[in-house]
Amino acid sequence: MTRSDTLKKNDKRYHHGDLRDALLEAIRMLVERDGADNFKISEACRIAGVTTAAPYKHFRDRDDILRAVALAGMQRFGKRMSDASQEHDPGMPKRIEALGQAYLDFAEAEPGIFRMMFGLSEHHAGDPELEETGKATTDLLESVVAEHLNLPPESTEVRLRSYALWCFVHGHCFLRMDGKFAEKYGQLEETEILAAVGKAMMRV
Amino acid sequence: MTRSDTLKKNDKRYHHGDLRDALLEAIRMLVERDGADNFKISEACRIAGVTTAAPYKHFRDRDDILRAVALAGMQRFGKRMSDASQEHDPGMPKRIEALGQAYLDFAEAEPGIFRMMFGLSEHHAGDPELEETGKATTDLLESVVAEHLNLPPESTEVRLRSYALWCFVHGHCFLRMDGKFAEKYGQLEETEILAAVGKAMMRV
DNA sequence: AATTTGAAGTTAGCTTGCCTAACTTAGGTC
DNA sequence: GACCTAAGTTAGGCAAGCTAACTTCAAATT
Repeated sequence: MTRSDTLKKNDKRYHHGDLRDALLEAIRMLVERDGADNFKISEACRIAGVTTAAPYKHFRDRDDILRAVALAGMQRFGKRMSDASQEHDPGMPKRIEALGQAYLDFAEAEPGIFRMMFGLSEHHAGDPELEETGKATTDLLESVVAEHLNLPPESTEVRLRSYALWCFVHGHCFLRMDGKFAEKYGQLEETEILAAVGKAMMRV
Repeated sequence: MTRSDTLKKNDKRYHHGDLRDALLEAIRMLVERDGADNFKISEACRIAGVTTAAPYKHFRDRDDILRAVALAGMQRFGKRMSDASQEHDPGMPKRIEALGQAYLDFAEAEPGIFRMMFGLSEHHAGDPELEETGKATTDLLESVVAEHLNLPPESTEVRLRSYALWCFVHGHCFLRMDGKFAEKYGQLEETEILAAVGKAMMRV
C-alpha cells in the first residue's frame, strides 16, 4: 500500500480500514504546517476522506489525538538518537557529537512535532507512557556522557554535565526555530559553536 | 484608580474608557492560565465587562492582540534584565550571573508570556518593533560579556560566548517549564548547575 | 448653548470547529 | 445465514471569532 493510499481511500468503501493511522499521518503534517494548537481536526478528516465525526471512534478528544501524535514523534526521535549513537564506538567523543547532531536534525526536520513533544499541556503531565519514552532518551545521553568521562552514569558529575549539555542543545533548537539565531547570530558557524561548547562542557 | 477598576467598571457607563489596557491585562492573565493559543477573547471580554465585539475597536484581530501582549511582555522583560545588570559594577562576574538569574526569574514568574515572546507565529516574523525590543536585550548581554572578557562587543569571541550562554539559559528555562528538569534532574541544585556552566563557558 | 461628529460601545448574525447522540454498514463468528 | 460489534454516517448543539449596522456620549465647532 502506498503512502497516499494510507491517507485517502479512493474507493468508496464505507469503512476506511486504516483510519487511525491515516489520521495520525495527516495530523502530523498539519501540526508541521499550523502548529499543535492550530491545526483543525476537520481538515485531517477531509484529507483522510471521512466525516468529522469519524475520529471519535478512535480518539477520545483532541487532547487524546495530541497525545498519540506526540508519542509517535517521541518514538521516532528516540530511534534516531539511538541510531546516531551506534554509529560510533563507545567512549568516542564523536558519539556525543552525533547525539547532539541528531537532536538538532530532528528539531529542524520536524519543528512542529518537536515543539509538541516538549510542550504538551498539563492534561498530559505525568502520563507514564510519555514519560517512559522520554526517559529512554535521556538515559541514552547519560550513558554516553558517562562512557566519555569514565564515570558511573548515576554520578552527580555525569548527570550535571548531561543536563547542561541538554540545556544548551535544546536552547539552540528553540532559538533557531524561533528565528532568534538567524536574526542576530546567523553568521556564526553552527558547527563551531557546538564544538566549542561541547569541549568546554566536557573538559575534565 | 485601583487595578480592579482597570479590569472591570462597576458603573454602567456606555464607554469603558480604558478598554484597551483592561483587555491587555485580562489577556495577560489568561495567557498564563491557558496559553497563548488557548485563551478566549470572549473570556477577556467578560472579565472587562464588555461584549465580545468590543475588542475589535482596538485590535484588528487575535494576532494583533497577541502582538500587543507579547510586546508589553518583552518590554517588561527588558527592563528586568537591564535593572539586574545595573545592580553590579561593570566587569564583575556577578553581573553575568544576575543577568542569567533575571532571565530565569522572568520565565518562572510569567511562563505563558515568556513562551509567547519567543513563540509568536510567522505572522509576526520580521515585525520591526518586536525585533528592536528583543535586540536591546541581546545587546545588553553582549556588552556585559564583552566587559567580562575585556574584548570588543562585536568580536566573534564575545558573540559566540554570548550566544552559547543564551542557549544554555534558554534551554534550561524551557526544560524547567515543561517539567523535564523536575522529572529527572530535580535533585540537582539549580544554582550549582548555573555556576558550573557559567564558569566553564566564561573560562578564558 | 446648540450642533455636529467620530471614537467606542452595542446587537444581531454568519461561519467554522469540536463533539455527542442516534442511526447504518459490513466483516467475522457462531 | 443470523447476529454482533467496530467503524462508519447524519444531524445538530454549542461556543468562539469576526463583521455590519446601529447607538451612545464626550469633545470640538459654531
